[in-house]
Amino acid sequence: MTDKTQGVGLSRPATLKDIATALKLDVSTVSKVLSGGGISVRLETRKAIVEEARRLNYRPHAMARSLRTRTSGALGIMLPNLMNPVYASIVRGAVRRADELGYSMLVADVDDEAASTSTYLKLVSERRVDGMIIAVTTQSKEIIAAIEENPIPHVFVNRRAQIGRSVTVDDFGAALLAANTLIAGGHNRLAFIGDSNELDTAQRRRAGFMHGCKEAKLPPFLDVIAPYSRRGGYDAMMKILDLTHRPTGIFASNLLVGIGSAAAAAHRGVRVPEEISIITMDAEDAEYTVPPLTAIATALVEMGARAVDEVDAILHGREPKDVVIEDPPRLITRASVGRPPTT
Amino acid sequence: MTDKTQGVGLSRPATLKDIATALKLDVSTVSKVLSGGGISVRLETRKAIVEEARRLNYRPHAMARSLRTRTSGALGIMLPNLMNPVYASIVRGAVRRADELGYSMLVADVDDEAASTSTYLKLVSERRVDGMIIAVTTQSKEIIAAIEENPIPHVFVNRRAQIGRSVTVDDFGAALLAANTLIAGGHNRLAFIGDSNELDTAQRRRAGFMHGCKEAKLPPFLDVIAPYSRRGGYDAMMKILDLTHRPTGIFASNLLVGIGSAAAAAHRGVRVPEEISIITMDAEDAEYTVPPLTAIATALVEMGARAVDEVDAILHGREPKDVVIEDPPRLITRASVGRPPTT
DNA sequence: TGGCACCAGTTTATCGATTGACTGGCTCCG
DNA sequence: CGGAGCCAGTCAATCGATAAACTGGTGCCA
Repeated sequence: MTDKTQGVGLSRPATLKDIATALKLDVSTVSKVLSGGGISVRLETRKAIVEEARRLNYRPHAMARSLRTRTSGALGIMLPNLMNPVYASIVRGAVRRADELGYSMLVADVDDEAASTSTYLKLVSERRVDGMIIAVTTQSKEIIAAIEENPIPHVFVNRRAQIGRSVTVDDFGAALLAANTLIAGGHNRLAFIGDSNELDTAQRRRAGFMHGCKEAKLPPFLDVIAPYSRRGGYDAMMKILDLTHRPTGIFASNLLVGIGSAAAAAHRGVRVPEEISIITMDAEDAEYTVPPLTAIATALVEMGARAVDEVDAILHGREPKDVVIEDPPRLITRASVGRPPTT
Repeated sequence: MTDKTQGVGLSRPATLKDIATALKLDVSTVSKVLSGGGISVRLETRKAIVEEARRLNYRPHAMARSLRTRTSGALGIMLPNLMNPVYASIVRGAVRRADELGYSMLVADVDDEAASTSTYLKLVSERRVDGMIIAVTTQSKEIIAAIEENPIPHVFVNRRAQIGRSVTVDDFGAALLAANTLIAGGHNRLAFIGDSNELDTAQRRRAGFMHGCKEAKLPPFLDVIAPYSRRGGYDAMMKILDLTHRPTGIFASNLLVGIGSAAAAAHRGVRVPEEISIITMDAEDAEYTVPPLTAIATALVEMGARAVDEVDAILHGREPKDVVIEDPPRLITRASVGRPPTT
């Protein structure tokens, strides 16, 4: 067992006391120089402290500081499934922005309400985090109650908050753009594939799509309710393809659903876009489908980052607000939307 | 500002002191009952303490406990990119197992060496974590040095460790199975698409594939070096399809590469598996490609979980070991492998 | 020359939980 | 009857950092 040293001459992480002792000063002086604001300490002394701190490779003990300051320097994020690329993107944005702002990020992958609630309670009541970012699917009474009883700065992301603030993208606008893109392509028999309206993103997308159809005075679109998953999209598309009088333009209102529906069309031998057009959302992964999917890109990574910004704002006493990412939804034209077939 | 209460009658989280005062006991007694082992306290007193703790909804202050016990109850995981489904799977496994074992998990998404090193140093020297799980791509001298100078229990995951332990899957075996599957299908002109041998997973897969070819006394396969990304796979496949004398069986040795190469074939109008067969790895997402890709499934989620187990083992003083997930690679037969074309 | 301000730090209490040492009273045994 | 041992807790120190209150000396101004 060799004696591993950090910095110079110590076999354990340096503390304020080590610095203080070395310089024959008081720990409080050292503390003030190293973290506290500008109190009266001679420049010379200051320099010596800073120098010694570097020499000993001093790092404040996060837990000790936490205990005293009653802040942990960490945020928490809860989401239902990291393997869903939509959440993975959000988390990535959040984790990276947290790092930029100097926070550590605690991640919890929780898929049911009970787990969400107990995770929230654990993180918050053990005071491991200063703020929470919540991206769980459903806002059950249970979790809302947990938040109300143990309130800390929090933000819902990709969900409208029933309690507190939220960061979302313009789902309505994105869906509207999808509808308009299809309509501009000459389609007038449209279908929407999306999750049930219990999911608020689905609800907003559905509304946006409906709005587009109404504006163009199109007949009511076909509304297929399907879970936001590959399988959900696959099954929904199969159902649509079974119809004798098929719609010609499909809005798969979620990336996974888009991937699933493209797969369904291909497996059925239905050519996209010759026989049916598909437009999806959240584009990044949709470039390598067959055919590459035309998509409405929303700023998922940015959304995660902004959620962290908002929690940070609350923590700094700034007025939090509901934010809808300004970055408007963008159309990424690829190969899955064409003219409707002429029959 | 309404007076939010947790538990009964307090406007702030309860502490040991609150319980002690309420029962006219000493905090140390309360502490011993609630967390310390079996010291001598009357059953009656014990019950009263436990009861009062529940009534006040007591939760130990994680930071205070940390400070005293010199353990944080948290682990850290570093990985290069959460949006890569391979890492997302690993992280999910890790996060969930950590939760089961009572740890919190700090996640850092870091893509270069400098960021990895500074993240490692931050987490470890501020003593935020008791152990680290490292899934970064390259084991640079820089990060190795950082670990050596600030050693804490750690495990490399999906990487052979140059220092300390590692948790991997049987990459060699997986690649061998891929080769054998292609060979059994009647293919004898094979190609391997994989990252450079600097990535140790790529190296093991390449070796496994080579072994399979040698055993079958096949001529050397075509070795296409491509980054483990969708684009990498796409470009590599395009190159292969440009060849006048094409291989007939392709092993895309990573999920992303598989998705990219299937897309390339489709976009070129090359039929899979009629004209060319593709087999890939890490199957979950590959079901909804066109065609659905035959794949070798490895236990990525399990790998993440096992990494946590190993760190936990080290923390409990058990002997750590290098683990290769026992769950052998499994062949998932879908539609992308067929007989070679008869020309 | 009295008094105030300021400089450059120090003293002391504190955050909440844990742990080893200790104590007052009782029992029990030889 | 005296000491050992145990029972049921208490006491006090400690983890490392922070912050409010304080101090002893000097400078300055009226």
